Amino acid sequence: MSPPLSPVRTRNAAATRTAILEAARRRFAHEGYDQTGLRDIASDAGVDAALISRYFGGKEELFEEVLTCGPNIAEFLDGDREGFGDRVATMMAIEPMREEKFHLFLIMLRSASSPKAAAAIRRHSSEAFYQPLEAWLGGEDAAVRARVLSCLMMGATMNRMIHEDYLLDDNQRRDLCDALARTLHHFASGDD
Amino acid sequence: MSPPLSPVRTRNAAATRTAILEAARRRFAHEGYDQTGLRDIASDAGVDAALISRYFGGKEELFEEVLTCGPNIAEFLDGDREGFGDRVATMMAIEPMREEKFHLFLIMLRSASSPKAAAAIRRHSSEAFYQPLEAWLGGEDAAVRARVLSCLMMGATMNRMIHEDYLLDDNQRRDLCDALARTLHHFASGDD
DNA sequence: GGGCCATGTCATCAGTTGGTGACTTCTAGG
DNA sequence: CCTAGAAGTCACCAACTGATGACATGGCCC
Repeated sequence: MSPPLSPVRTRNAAATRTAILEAARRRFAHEGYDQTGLRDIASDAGVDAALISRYFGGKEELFEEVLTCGPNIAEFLDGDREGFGDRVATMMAIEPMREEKFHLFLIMLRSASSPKAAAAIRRHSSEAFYQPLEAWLGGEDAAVRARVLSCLMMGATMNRMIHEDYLLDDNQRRDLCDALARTLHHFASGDD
Repeated sequence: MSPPLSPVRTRNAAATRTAILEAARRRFAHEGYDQTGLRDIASDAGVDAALISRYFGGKEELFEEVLTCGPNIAEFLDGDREGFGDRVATMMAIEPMREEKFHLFLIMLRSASSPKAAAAIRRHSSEAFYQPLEAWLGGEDAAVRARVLSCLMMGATMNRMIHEDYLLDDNQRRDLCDALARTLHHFASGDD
């Protein structure tokens, strides 16, 4: 009779693919590779679990695809270089965790221990993390500075994964943010 | 006839317990909570898998026991305070990963994403990591400095878990070690 | 030496996981 | 309208996991 109010999903391979991909990204980021079941992803995407194997081949290939087609370190690099330290430190220590921005970190940290996912993470961390970061940093010691920045950002995210609030009160979190900001700025700007 | 050359394990509850505990610590550190099976631990310990449930109650309780009775952050704190930065940076970036020293970090990093293990890790990270570290640091901003140090050490260990060599050549690793050492020293000594 | 309890062994369970192939249903093109 | 193939559904498998209870065996105390 009347056209459907909400667009019922018509058979659409492309839409189904991206629905699976987005559901998988969220699950992998929230729970890691091991803890995420194909059935969980399928249920989130409103799709039969068998379709995942059909569309992507298997769980490992799906994970690879999630890494490949997702956002990379660039999320943290846009904006002026001078403000990098403050911006990132605030995101890390003060603001509520912005999911989209942190998906890459969370997926890597939560899945790095799974042997099935480790190879993909290693490759992706090099291509979509260190290479763009080093290019953005510039200078001959860019590789080393990138490693220190990476330690700080990964460590901060890891700490936040374990203790959402770092076990600190508001004043201490501001101090932590300042300390992180200064250190990040130091290695981002590269003036020794 | 002749007495056994190697001491066959006689029935000995205490020895069996510690054998299980040590095998479990190694497995949890190497592969994380999820990837470690009770049968793997039992096989490493030369013990029937059913004994684990009998001795510890279950996998979660075993994990808890491994965290509780194991080494803590103190491994990194012994030695003079002035040399802390160099010592830890060298361990992190140069020396081959010393298993015993890193067990606590590895277990935490590799198991933090498992919901069954997360609660134990959260508790243990607070009691056996931050509290001793803050006490060792001293001063009113000890809590904040402890968080920065923790970010650096956890991030460095995480990076090393993903890329054993940080994707750096020897010179760059020395530079990375220097940068880490200076930063660690800065926050360990607390002079601003 | 005999009995008893701690210690160790075994078979097996129920639940979950990733994956597969046969089947149905929708839709586009003729 | 009708068919061919894409898209989606379903039942099911084999492997593995943590866990349990029945059973065997060793060593210690009386």
